[in-house]
Amino acid sequence: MSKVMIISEKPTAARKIAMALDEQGSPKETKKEKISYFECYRGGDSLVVVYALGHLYELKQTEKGWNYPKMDMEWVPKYEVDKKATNIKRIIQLISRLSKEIDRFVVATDYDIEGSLIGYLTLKYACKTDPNQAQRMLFSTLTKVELESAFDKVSPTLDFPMIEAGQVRHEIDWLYGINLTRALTLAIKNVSGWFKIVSTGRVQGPSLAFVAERNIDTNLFVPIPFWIINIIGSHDGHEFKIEYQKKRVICKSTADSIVSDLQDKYATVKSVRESIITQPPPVPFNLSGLQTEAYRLFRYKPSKTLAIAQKLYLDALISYPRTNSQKIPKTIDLKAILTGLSSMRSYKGIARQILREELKPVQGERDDPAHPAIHPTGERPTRRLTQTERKLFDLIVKRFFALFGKPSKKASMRVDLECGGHGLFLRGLRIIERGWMEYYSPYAYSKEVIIPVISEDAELQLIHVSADEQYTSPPARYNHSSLLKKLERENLGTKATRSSIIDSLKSRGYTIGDNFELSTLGYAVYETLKQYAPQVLSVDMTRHLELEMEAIQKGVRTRNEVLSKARRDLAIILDDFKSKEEMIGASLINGLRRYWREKEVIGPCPKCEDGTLMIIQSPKTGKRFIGCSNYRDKKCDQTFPLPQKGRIVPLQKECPFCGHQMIKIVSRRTWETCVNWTKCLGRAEDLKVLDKKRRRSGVNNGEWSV
DNA sequence: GCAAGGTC
Repeated sequence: MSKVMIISEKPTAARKIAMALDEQGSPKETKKEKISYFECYRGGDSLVVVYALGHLYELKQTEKGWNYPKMDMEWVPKYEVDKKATNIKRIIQLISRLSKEIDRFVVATDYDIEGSLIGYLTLKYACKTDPNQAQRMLFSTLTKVELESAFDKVSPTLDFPMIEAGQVRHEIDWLYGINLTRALTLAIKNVSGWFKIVSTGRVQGPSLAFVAERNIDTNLFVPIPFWIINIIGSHDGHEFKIEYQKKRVICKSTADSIVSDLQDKYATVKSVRESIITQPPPVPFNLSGLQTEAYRLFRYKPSKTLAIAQKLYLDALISYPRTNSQKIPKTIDLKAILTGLSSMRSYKGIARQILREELKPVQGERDDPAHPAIHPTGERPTRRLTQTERKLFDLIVKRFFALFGKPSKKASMRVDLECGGHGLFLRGLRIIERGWMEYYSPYAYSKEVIIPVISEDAELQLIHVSADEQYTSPPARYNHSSLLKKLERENLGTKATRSSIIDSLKSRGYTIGDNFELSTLGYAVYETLKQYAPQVLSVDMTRHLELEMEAIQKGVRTRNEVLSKARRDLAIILDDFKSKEEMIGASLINGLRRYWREKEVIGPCPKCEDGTLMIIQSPKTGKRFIGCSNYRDKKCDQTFPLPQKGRIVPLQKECPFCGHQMIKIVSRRTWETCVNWTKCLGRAEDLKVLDKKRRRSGVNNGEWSV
């Protein structure tokens, strides 16, 4: 009997592998302090299934010093770099201890570049065994059949070209990211003494460039006027909107003559066409589907949706959320889930209705080797869910219900009219059968547009006709969701990293607000990189890296060749950068200064009217408050107090009680107030209640001072 | 103090 260690990438996979391979289908799980491993028996061998938690090791510079260039790095346990990664420390210690009595090592991480690298590094550094002696399980789904065959027909060696490609990906990203970030950061520090991290990288760079270029397009945009013809028609005592054949008329005189041609005339119905549109139910949620829908309905960022879903998963309310699948496999006990849901008051009705029929959920296209689509488990919440958790849970349940619905049916009607040589039309939409929309309520949307019953050759009176002047609008700025889609299209980053990389643009201060308006700092960073390191702003860097990785996997190029070339190219950039540090530093500092200034602006001063309210730090006490920009010239003494903790965001609205500027304070709790809260009658009442509560609970995170 | 990539 030999002892075999199987290394998987994550806990859920390890459990499935152990279940599939154990002859009895009941592996023994040994658990201690939230981490575990599995033991099973197969063909006379004893198997130990352990798991990593994604990457256990990461790159770290070999030399000392926070400067650049730094061209040499090594793999170190993640907890050495990130002190909070204590679970990773325990995992490495566990694998290390268990590997001492092992005769044969089998890597069973995800069969992709990162997975192969995770397996390799774990063997080399945690098991301290020779990766050349290890074997590889190859599988694309975690089904019992496939896992058994992957183990019984195990590949005799690791896929070294794949591992090499993975290493190169890490190394190149590290080299460019770390060195260029330090070059930018130190240009500011060496010129001004200020320390502000100014980061960039293979994905951050192009992301900034997308936002910057869109911003420049927006600023250069010249609005062009056009006219829209508004027509109200009347038929049988009903009034309704009629559309002109052309959406936009580009010339005022034409628009005016159309109006005079139509005003108070009668239009003749030329044709009435009706068609039936059937819409099948929506497909099951995978993670990105859930994220898109939660953004559409609740404006939750993808990272927030994932965090909430993760919690619901840990509470056993929903299935594993990090899935790509849009399929509900047959193995899932739909009846049990629906029965479980029917015990909850708000889901009782629909769940019972669905249970009365044959359970055939709609399936989507996309699949995932390890997990089904996101669905409720039918369990009841054992604690009180927060409002956001409730909303997401409800969305997941309702979408699950919708899968069992019938297609919806809508009647679309188009009526074409003619009047004085002009074509006009009206369109209506009527829901005939709600179908699945009944189950997905209130999340399904469909606007009904009711138009009167009109027969051909009928005449409609045009009782109101006017031409409205409008202007073409600039290209829309990115928001979180459109920028995410852009990165997806360009194949930049991965589904796990894109969202947080987008967030970093904001947290670094490159963009302002939810609509990714470029800050002066973002502009300065973009311009600097464009001049001195244009590679890192371009998607070509990723395209090039992809090609190099492919070449390594085909065996036509070596990791060393790729790496030395990258080092040589980078050295030239960094050399140039350093020689122009003063100039680069000066322009970044200029952008940073202006960014800080614009961040401090609250709004116009209500007292002197030509000053600006700013957030000011008292040099004596170090406390912050709002003051007028004319204070320095002793022209205005307007001040308002501020809480000392939390981020201050000026809002685009005025206090309904006193008319002062409203602000939002974002700390552990987000709340809104007007700057005049001490004197504002409406606000003062709210805040007294808040203050009492706070004192009672003994928390003092909202210290106020003037 | 920094990247991008896994995963909790």
